[in-house]
Amino acid sequence: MTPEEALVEAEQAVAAALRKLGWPELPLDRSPQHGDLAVICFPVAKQLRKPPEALAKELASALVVRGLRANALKGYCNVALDWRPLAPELLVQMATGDFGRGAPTGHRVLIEHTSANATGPFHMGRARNPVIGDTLARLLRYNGDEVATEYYVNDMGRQAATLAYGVRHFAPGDAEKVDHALVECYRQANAALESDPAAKEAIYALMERCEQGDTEAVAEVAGAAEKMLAGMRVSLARLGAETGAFFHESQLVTGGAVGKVIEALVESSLCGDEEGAKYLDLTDYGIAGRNQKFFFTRKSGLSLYTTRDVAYHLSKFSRCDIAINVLGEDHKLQSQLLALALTELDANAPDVVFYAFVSLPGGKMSTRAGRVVYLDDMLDEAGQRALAELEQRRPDMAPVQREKLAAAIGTGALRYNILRVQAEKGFTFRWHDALSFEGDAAPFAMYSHARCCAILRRAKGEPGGDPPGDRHATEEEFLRQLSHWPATMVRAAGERKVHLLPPYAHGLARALNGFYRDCQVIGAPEEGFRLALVDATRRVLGDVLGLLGVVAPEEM
RNA sequence: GGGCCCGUAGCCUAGCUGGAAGGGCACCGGCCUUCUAAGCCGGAGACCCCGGGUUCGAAUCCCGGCGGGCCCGCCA
Repeated sequence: MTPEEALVEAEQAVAAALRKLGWPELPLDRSPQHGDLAVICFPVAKQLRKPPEALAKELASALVVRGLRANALKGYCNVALDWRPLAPELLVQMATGDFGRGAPTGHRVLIEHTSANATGPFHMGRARNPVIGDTLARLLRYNGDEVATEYYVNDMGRQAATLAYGVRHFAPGDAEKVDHALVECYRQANAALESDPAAKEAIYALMERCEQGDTEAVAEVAGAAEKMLAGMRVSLARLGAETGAFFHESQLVTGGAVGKVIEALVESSLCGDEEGAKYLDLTDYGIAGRNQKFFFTRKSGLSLYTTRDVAYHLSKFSRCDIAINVLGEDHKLQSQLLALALTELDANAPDVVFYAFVSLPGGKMSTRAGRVVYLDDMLDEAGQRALAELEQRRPDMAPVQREKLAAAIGTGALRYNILRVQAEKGFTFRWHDALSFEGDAAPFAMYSHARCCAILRRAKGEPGGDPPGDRHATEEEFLRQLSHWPATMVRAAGERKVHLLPPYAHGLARALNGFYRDCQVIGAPEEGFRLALVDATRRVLGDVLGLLGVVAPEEM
């Protein structure tokens, strides 16, 4: 019997007991504070003219008679499963390595994430995107979906043209990494754009040539973007969050896809015209005030960013069943309009995971004001602090191994800290919090994984064997935690809430550490059983860390 | 001005399809002669932004405020 089946059985027993008592049905809490199931006795108190506490007690007695472990507490009747008969099957399942992993769903999912404009190195504000996107991709893949990831490269439009102009006319900075060097070109071009009319004209001319599909202009702009992107990709690779494919905006224009979108949209009954500029009239779609006109061409007839985005999504849906975009909250309106336009073309609309911005204690991050924390610097700093820790704790470790581990710990800590906060909640970046290596942080889960490995490495016996008759209380809590993994994963994947993962890792690591304290494994009479428990934890913890994009080390 | 999101201990954060306020940092006290102390145990700390409403019951749902973020271009 599985824990789920045992729970269903317990629920049936509760229902039977209620019938026998002559009470109406009562609400249940399936993730209660105590035990595995709680019956909430408040609703019938008035009807039965008894305080909830007394009702809970009465019900508990009735359940105990039926052979369940039930306890009345403050108007709740808590029921705990007997994990003894459940443990062997659960451990066998977990030993297969597929515990929690979903069966293939047959869904082709395309996740677009990051897609940062190639204007400079990633800063911490932008870093939220690849981390969430990458973990979402790993999670859905684990869930059984067929997942591809894509980075939409913006090589059309003003910013891209500005960079190209900068690369052509200004000298890069002397930073070693190409994106950090090239951002200097972009800064100067931006300044020129504001102060020098000739520069402005050149940049806009370049942009327009691109939009017309001029291959030479496109090549120049795309080439500049590509150079910048090379540096940015190094950062993503370091983060362990590089996308599978890069889709260039320019190919939508040169390949004719945008033209087709414009033709189709013009046919819409909602299409309006303002001095030659075409728009969709969205008055009836509940869009607020001024945004009711969704322009898809300029009066010159050329496309706009949003038009190209429509074309991009049409392309996406020719390759997938479900498209998911990871976007900053500043794209909310834009995304809504895109969805409406796609609906107007009888196409699917993407699902979107929005995340709020990361700010600094002084306010927003601003490249121009020089108030930024670069991802690369953050990664360096995190790695260095981890290395300092390791040098102190593990002087015995080979330096090469130490450095590799330190980098993994630094990156892991960063990813974990980003992931543990709900996407839609903004947060303020603080070095101290971001580099925390204690408590609810990646190193704790990593360390717990390493502990499992250490025990398994040192043990002479094999995992397995019958569970002992008496189970330590912490062992039970441990089994309970372990058994919740599949449901946690399914919920996180279904609701696309990656922030549900870190608390699970933390809870499991805590359960392991409690067990570690109370239960000697090696040399104990129940060694085989306990080794199986430890091995199962090693696997599950390893899986969760894998989804978070955090290395699960064998020693630490 | 309008739209969307957020508001939980000194700080960060979970819980938000209503049911017992979780965790972490920082703070105080204890634990390295047994499998790694990035750990464990104990303590203290919360008008769940404010005001109403619905309900046996509201951090959670509804209405109205306040505070913060984001957005409102024939830019991207």
